[in-house]
Amino acid sequence: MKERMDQIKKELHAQSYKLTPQREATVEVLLENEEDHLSAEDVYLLVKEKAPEIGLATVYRTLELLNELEIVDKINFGDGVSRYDLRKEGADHSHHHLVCIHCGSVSEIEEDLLGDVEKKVERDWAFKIKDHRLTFHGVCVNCQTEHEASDEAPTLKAAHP
Amino acid sequence: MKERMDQIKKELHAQSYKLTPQREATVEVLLENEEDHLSAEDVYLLVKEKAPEIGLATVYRTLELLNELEIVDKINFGDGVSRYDLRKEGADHSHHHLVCIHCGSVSEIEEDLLGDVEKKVERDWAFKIKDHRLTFHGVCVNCQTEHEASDEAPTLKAAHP
DNA sequence: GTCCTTGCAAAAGGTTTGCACCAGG
DNA sequence: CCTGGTGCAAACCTTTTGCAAGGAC
Repeated sequence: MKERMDQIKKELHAQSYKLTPQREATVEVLLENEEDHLSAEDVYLLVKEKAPEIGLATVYRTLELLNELEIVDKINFGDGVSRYDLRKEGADHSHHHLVCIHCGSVSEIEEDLLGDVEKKVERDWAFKIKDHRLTFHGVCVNCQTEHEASDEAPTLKAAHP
Repeated sequence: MKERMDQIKKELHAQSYKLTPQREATVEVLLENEEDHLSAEDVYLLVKEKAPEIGLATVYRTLELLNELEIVDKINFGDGVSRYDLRKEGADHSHHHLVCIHCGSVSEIEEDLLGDVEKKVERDWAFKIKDHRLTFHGVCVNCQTEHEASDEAPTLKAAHP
């Protein structure tokens, strides 16, 4: 985790940005909640615990910066908020997601499943792919067994009714 | 196009919804701009030409209704607005998209490229897939040749700066 | 009459921006 | 100093909602 922070610090410096305390706290939160697909507001609340004086706007500005540097991916599951997902070390593309339509939980697929598909698209559609977004909507293991389950602890804050 | 409208009318009636003039005008607009990934505002402006008295709220309500009935897919390319994409006749899933990061154009892939991938996900992650969202971000044919091209006529209204 | 649907306006989020201020080279 | 970064509040935009009125059966 420490190494990751150093690496991010370098990437910032390489573009002549500073790793200010606010930015550091934000990155820490992202590192500590790597699996959680936090919204800007979520990040803000968590960062406030480390740096109570931080403003929401700074969090937005930091997340946007990290997104531009391709350190995080801004993703959208159609529930009205943007979520920010730290890229895996060295990954050159966004990973995939499984969104449960019952409990709202989101899990990740780190394995790249699109190698062949991307080759085909580049060949047949003459499109130069830089990145992708792949999300499956369906029913997670838990909700498949507990057929009526909707009282899970969802990773996603609130599935809109 | 006429048949499609009748089919949609039936689907509405099947759920005891009416095809009011406002709803019909909205569906017409979607049919006439099937390739265009319109936002609610876009749809509103176009519908106003046919039915000037319509309100924006009605357009939103109609689009939401059509989305629930799986007649349109609500999609999001990360530019801050939802776009509405008519499903192909009989399709049981959302089709794929190619978004050009230069000119903002969006084109569609109707062929389902995810058959094998979905099998693998259902098997290895025990996730019951109901639908998917797949979008590639990259450079379209036009922008690959005209290297500096950004003055294309974009299908997507405005790529946020 | 009853229920569905609509238009308008207001409200409700989420996100961005303007501006004064602060800190480090 | 000068610049980049920050906090606060206001502004902005998209989307949703409350409510009275209109229409079909």
